[in-house]
Amino acid sequence: MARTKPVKLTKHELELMEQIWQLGSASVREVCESLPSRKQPAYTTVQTMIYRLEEKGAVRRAKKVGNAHVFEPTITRQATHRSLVDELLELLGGSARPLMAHLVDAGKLTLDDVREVEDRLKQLETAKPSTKLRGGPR
Amino acid sequence: MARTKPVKLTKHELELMEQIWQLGSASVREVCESLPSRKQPAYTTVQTMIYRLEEKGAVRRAKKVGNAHVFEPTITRQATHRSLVDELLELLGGSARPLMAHLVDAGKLTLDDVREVEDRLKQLETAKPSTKLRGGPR
DNA sequence: AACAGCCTACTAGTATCGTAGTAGATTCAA
DNA sequence: TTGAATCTACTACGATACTAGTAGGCTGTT
Repeated sequence: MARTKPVKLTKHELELMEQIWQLGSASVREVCESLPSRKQPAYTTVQTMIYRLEEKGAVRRAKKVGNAHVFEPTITRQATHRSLVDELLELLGGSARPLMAHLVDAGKLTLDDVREVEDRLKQLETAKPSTKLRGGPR
Repeated sequence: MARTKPVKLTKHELELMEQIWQLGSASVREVCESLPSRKQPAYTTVQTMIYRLEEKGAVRRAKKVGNAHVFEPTITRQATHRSLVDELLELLGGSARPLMAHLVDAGKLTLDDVREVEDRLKQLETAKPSTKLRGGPR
């Protein structure tokens, strides 16, 4: 499988990507305007960051409207979020348990959440006991 | 409550902290030598990073042995890991569900893990329904 | 056609990070 | 006491990130 090395994004870059994912595709101006006004940097700042996203291979120029470029994502939110999780997991020592514990302590996990996950896991394990083949310990 | 603003550490700094936590307290040399040999940078590199950890308020000089400073953590692994989790959660939109989903997809969560968490949650909710007071939504 | 406005491409300053070297102080063993 | 080893404190450099400014090209309206 063509496992493309995950693009490494910063917090701010991620925020821009979030907008672009939301919009499907967007010009610099559109991204600018979609940002919550508290964190709305100068137009050219956003421009620079989008250019960098382009260099990193996170977006590409899809077309032009007028003389403005319209950018579209070349990476999915899914994959990006997933590699964030993977990275954190690595930092925490590779095990999900402490992570879960933190979530619980932070009050971020409800019983409902957990039951949902449990159901999902049960499904996976019965339907497809080969779960280990995907993304198991590396 | 004296909620100290969480210290922001980089990946490498975190690795050093991990060693210092492990050792309880340590000199530059000790940290150096505790690092897995693959990622053992120059002594002065480690020194510089520890100085930076000091500036950031993550460690302090506890005592001297010979003419060498011995550093000790001023932040706990717990709190540090927790703020990492909080940060990720924020990046993912604040909800733990997608995070859990990723863990499941990555095969990082077993049914046992989940059941453990579930038990823990049940305990919390019955014993102390005021969970929301601690670390709820911000 | 001419101008205002928008957009691009480039440049740049400041901060942080990873990396490491050097000079000089300290210490310890012979 | 003196020399080697060790350690500190300082300096430095390249990369990346965040921020934004400027010059000049395109465009759409009058």
